Amino acid sequence: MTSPNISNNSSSPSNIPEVVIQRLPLYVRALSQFAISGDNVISSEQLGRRLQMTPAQIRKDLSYFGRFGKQGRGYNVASLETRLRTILGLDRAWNTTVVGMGRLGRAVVSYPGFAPEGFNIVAAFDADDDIVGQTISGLNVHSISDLVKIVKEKDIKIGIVTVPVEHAQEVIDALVDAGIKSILNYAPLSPKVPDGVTVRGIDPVLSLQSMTYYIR
Amino acid sequence: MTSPNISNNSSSPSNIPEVVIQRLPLYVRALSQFAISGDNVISSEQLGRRLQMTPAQIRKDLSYFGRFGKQGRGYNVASLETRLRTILGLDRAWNTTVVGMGRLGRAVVSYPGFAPEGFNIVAAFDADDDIVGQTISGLNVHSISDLVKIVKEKDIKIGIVTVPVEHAQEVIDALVDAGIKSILNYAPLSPKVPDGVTVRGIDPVLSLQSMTYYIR
DNA sequence: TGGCCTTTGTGATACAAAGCACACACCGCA
DNA sequence: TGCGGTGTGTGCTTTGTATCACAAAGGCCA
Repeated sequence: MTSPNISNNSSSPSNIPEVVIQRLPLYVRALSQFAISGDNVISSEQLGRRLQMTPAQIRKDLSYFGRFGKQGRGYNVASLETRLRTILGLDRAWNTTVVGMGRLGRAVVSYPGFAPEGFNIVAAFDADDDIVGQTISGLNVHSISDLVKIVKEKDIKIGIVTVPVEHAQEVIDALVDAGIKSILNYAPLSPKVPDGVTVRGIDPVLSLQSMTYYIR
Repeated sequence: MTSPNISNNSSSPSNIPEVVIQRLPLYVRALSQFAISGDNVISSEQLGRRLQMTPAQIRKDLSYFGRFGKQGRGYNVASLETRLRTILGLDRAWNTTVVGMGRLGRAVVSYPGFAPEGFNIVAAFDADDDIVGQTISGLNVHSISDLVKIVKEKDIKIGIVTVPVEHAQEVIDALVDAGIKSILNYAPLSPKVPDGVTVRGIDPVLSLQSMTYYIR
């Protein structure tokens, strides 16, 4: 494993290092910012300054996927962004579901940052009968027993887990059984998933707990 | 940099790899779970199974800090947890502040997961005069112009940034100027911070964007 | 007490990622 | 059309991290 909270059990579609894949979205984001500020061409050095990394690393990373730049000039901002989006599968929208409609789940479904990036939350689930049936942020909350049916119906490929830690593994198992391939896990555990399923953890407490080491 | 969204500009208090420090909170968490289930002694193999990592890595990590186990037996759960907490600086509470009282900031201050781990949010800030003066989750919202004063007054060492991306760098600069040493950044950028300040980013969209690569 | 079983702690090794440095490509201009 | 300046792409080196594998330590029981 490369880093805590991150695991990729994918039977890797290639031999490209996972760290590299994780940096690509950073490049995409920076490129779209540069595009907005009207830059047409950019060098690895400028990108590196923006992202706090070395130009060499950026060039190396990109070279895994092809030759996108022009010597003596740099990269075309718009076309590099497009190429990277295609590589990452961001040239399309993804249906997503949130399981666990407690405080955290509500915050997630009402977070306005997912949809503009093509991650559409199209279903919500909860185990609690008092919550099932409610409409939250325009989503009808379903019972977890309907998970498989609705995931298939709506062609959902990404699951976001916001249930209490004691139910997280079983919910993740259910998502995997339903055919979900990518899971964003907010629960504080390192879940077991089969090969071919990718999990990323979001865990602010872990981040805080490792930073305190450096305060002195 | 080891992984996106993570940077440590600390003039390292030692030569212990950053990845190792990031795994220690995982061990602490697992140990406290084992303690709750009544286990007194645990082997690196059991810990590894729980955390989805190899026993050798756990032993290596721990060996950076001392000899905590007994051959043929394993580790004493309670005492290893205590030792690791001390190493990480988790044997005390930390005053923390949240800057940016929009939707996300409100979710953060009302999240019940920080206090039990010793991270007490003792102040909230916002730039908007309509929000300054309000009380949110029991916190009086201050103007950002009072940042330095209140950070000193309340001995705050950790800052959580939940402002819109276009103000994030300036807010982070202000936190650094105020003496903050650790920053948890929810804004989608890679901020610049001086040596001695640690930043961790929380960015669910980045996580999603790198997972889509593996869906096929 | 001695012998067997278990599991640690750690050098040595293998693997992975980052950075260097330069040949080569391309641009612009005279 | 040739030359100077710039910045890519990449083989090679360095640095960093994970894993292996085994000697030594401790527990337990006959």
